[in-house]
Amino acid sequence: MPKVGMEPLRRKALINATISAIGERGSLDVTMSEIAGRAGVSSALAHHYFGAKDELLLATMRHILAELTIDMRRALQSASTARERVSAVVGVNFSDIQFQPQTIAAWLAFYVEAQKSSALRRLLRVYARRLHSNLMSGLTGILPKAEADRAAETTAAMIDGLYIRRALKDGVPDAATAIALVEDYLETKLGERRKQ
Amino acid sequence: MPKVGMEPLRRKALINATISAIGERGSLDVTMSEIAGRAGVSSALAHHYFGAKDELLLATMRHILAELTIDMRRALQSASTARERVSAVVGVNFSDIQFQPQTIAAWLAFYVEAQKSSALRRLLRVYARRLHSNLMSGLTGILPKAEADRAAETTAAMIDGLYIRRALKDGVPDAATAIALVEDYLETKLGERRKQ
DNA sequence: TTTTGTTGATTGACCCGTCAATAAAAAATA
DNA sequence: TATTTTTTATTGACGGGTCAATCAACAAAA
Repeated sequence: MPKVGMEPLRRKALINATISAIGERGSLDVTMSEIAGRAGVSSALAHHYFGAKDELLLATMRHILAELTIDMRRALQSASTARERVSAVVGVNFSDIQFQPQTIAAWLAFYVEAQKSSALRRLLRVYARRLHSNLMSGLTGILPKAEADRAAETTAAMIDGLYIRRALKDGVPDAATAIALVEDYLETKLGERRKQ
Repeated sequence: MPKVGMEPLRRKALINATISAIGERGSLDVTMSEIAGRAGVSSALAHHYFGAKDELLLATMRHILAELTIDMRRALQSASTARERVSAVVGVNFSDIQFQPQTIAAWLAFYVEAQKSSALRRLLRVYARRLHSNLMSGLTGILPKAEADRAAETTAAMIDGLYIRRALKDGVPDAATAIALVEDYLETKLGERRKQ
């Protein structure tokens, strides 16, 4: 019973289905049929709206990044000091919405796929740059430029590392522990500076 | 022209071919035919020696881990102080042999696959535990147990994070920079303690 | 009657794993 | 030593299965 205006609904449903399918399987090896099935439509419809599978995956990644960007903006706005900005950025990456097995598995899978797909690689590069600059927006107020750069790089690496470890759920830190580890680093790094 | 005693040679060639194929493609989506082709044999022979594809992949991962274990042991033996032990462990992970695009791509791909394969997950867990205990063998001499544990966890996360960032070769730290970042963390963390 | 939504069926490609067949070396036998 | 037999090495050629993508066809709204 075709009703008009289904396109945006179907697109969203398909993207969500893609995330959950990837999250459950733990890789991008999910069939169009399975994704479509989860979204309650036929695989033909998925092709109708997204063309090829690559584009659906790309749209999904874009969606995840967009969500993260929104959360990030919100978190940064409610931070007043430089130090708070840093914590805000870290916090967002381990927030309930972002630090879920599903989302993380998808992240990891996309990271791997990025080695094949240049389009995906571009997307992740944008994210990486944005993360870096968001971290810098706080760190530059506390450390000299060069050191802030290094601290941002280190923090970003820690976040990625904690993500990957979470994906393997191997004695894995939960969100709170993960935050504590990063904050611990930041405290020793920034505290040290503050005393000088 | 069958010569006897080919089995070990073929096995090794196939494993090396697997690493390079995965490394180039950037994922485990490599066909048995391609692997076999790189090793200069037919796909049937690969099946003959390894059975199913899973087992070849598993054997490959086991091989990578074995190499790393050997390097690790060697590095630890030539370290005398606790502090040196920590640096030795870090250094091995970013040594020329380990920190190569090929090997890293394979690592990453296996990490992802581990979410599907419990056998692979077990292997990675062994590695993770060993890394942790190797780090602890140095850190316990410097920090109290609880803090050493946290520092080991953080260091391990940083290593993983730097690996994943390297895989995307995105303004990526080279080995020297990667080591510098980890050492920087360790210095602030341990230096702080030493002054007290 | 044109646009929008939707699907079942099909095609074409790809790939894992098997198997029968071949051939050289090694071992056993005469 | 000469021969047969067994073991080891190796492959081409499928079979069967999966899956992305297409298409023709149908249904409801505009």
